[in-house]
Amino acid sequence: MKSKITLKDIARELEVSISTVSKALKNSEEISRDTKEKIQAFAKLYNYRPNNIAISLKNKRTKNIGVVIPDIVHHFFTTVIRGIEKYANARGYNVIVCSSDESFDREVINMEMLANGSIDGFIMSLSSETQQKNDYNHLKEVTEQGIPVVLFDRITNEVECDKVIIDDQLGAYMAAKKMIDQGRKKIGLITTADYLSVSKARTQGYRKALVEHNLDVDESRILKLSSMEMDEELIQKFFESTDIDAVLCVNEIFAVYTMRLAQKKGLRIPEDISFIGFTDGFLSQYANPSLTVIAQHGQKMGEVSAQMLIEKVESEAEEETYQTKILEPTLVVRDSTIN
Amino acid sequence: MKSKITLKDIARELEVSISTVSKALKNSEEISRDTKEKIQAFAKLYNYRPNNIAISLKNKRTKNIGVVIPDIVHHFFTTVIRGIEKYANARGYNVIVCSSDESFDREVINMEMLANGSIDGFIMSLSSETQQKNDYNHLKEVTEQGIPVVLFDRITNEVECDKVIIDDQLGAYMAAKKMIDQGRKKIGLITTADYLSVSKARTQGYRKALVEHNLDVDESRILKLSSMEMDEELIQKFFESTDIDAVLCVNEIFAVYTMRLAQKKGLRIPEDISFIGFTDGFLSQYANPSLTVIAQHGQKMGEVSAQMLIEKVESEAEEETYQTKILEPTLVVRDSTIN
DNA sequence: TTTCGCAACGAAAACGGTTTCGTGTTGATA
DNA sequence: TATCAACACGAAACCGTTTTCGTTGCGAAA
Repeated sequence: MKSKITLKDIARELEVSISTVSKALKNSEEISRDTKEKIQAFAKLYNYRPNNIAISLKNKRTKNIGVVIPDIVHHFFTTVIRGIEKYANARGYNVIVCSSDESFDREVINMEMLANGSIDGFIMSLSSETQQKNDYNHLKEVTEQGIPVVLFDRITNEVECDKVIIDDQLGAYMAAKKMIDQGRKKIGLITTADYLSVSKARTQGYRKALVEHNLDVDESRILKLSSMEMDEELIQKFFESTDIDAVLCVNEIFAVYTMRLAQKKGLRIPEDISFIGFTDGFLSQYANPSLTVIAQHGQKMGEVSAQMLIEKVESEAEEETYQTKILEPTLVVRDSTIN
Repeated sequence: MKSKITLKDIARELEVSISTVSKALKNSEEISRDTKEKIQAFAKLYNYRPNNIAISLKNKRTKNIGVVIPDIVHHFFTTVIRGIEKYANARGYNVIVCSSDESFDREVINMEMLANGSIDGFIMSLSSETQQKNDYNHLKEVTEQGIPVVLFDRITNEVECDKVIIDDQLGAYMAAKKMIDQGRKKIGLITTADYLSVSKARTQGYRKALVEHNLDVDESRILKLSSMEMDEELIQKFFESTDIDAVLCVNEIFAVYTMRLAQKKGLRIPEDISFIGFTDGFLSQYANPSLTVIAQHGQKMGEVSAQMLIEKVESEAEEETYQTKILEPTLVVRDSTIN
């Protein structure tokens, strides 16, 4: 077991000082050709690599990005991580991933763990519990310490920082309009509680589309499920108690699940009823019929977030200007709607 | 912007030495009650937290685990990460995630980035390119430096380290046996190239089950797709050219996709043809019909991996004993097979 | 011969902690 | 009164770098 070699080791072995070694390896002008060559050769031979931790301590830069998300087993979030990772790695940054598991406490704990020097900045999406409690002191504390934060997707106006979202309202509007244009008049919505920023925006888009097209919004056609869990019975009931010819769902699981229910009732998709969901994941692609969705472009979102964060991290300026980037959603038409 | 407070700050403010502050905050017996209380109160007031980097440098322990996986947008791997994270966080460790994107080079680069002090150990699953090249020098170098490694799922015998897998052969055997027991005699297999350790083992299990039940293995019923990508045409051809009444797939995407093809051909599932896949993910649960699968217990695998790694990291002993843990797969029966 | 400048290198501080090993002060003991 | 332990604290080394600021030695200029 050959342990890692340090500057000190090289210095001792070559009978020079540590500073000389350090400078030689950086090709400093201060050091003579001979000495540099000797040191560089030795370092190469023994495969010297500077210790990241020591460098971090010295520069007060870790080259680590902390990512805190509600759930890692979730297609949208993993695509965001992929985007973050892609951009960050190319810039020499590593990504530390923590999942809050939709819990406020775990979100706070994770941030505290990372905020004590482990990372240069945060990229995060709020847990549902946090959005429900509406308590953002952990975020404020971090930003007050000068640690940059980028919020994506599930954001809040309560904290000043950079933000990246898609235009959720527009997405829902596009979806609803698509169905209206195809002659649907009784459009249902399956969503989650309103405290989730994205669900709220999507509901607004849905309402807007209906109103603009002179359809009245029948509240009985809106089903609010708590959190992201499936409540089979509720959906079943909703589906039987109301008369609809199209359904917009705020995620793909709701959509795929409800499609199955519809099929069991003997309804043909998309002839009798059409479906549109959010999130362009595996489920939508491989569902039967495949699901028309509003794509949220998770990877792009991750890349943009990482870019904004790294810019802040690397900028010396103490500017207190924050921006919110709004990405355009896209309608991906598949077989759950008429073509 | 209130910057982080350090021991030195406290010492200066309270006119004691840094050592006294350090000891007081650790509740050392050496320090008098009065002084301790004063220091602790002050630290609490200013919300002092020790700097992780400084501690890492001192103890040569980062409390970070490096996870290198082939793909992060993949249900199985994300469940493994969830397991790792759960166990690791409970023990005060953070998880740095890097995806190799199935590329040998990226795997090497990621490991080199992390191996210079950023992490205490690796948990990883080999990229397909690495398994194909059969080159494991980057792993060997790391282990020779005394950095513990745990391999999971996609492993190799070429490197000595702890390993965690499920019994893939048994899983495939169970699946094939299930279909045989239900009277199926013409069982197909859709898999990937053999250089992937898991596919190889699953193919063996499939063969074993057939042979043991006096069915001959018809090679034309085995379809090998390159990598994890879907080749629509190939599946279509395969499906039309061979006569089968059951299909075993090495992942859920292959299975769900092929199910759709079967349905388009007018076959009823599971009456005419039955399906079993690997990986108990969303796709299997929400497919129509829902897919019977061999569950790989990703989360458990992650927890076990993390446990093994952390034990190695925290054990002083230089024992060179490595173990391979083999988890039992489970058959999850759903609607794509007869009950 | 003295002085100056420059090339080439080393000493030391700093990053923020932990820890070992003093050291000065006290009160009790012989 | 001299001795000694116990107590309470501080100095300094150390982890592995980077970087500033000397400090040499030498050749050239005066």
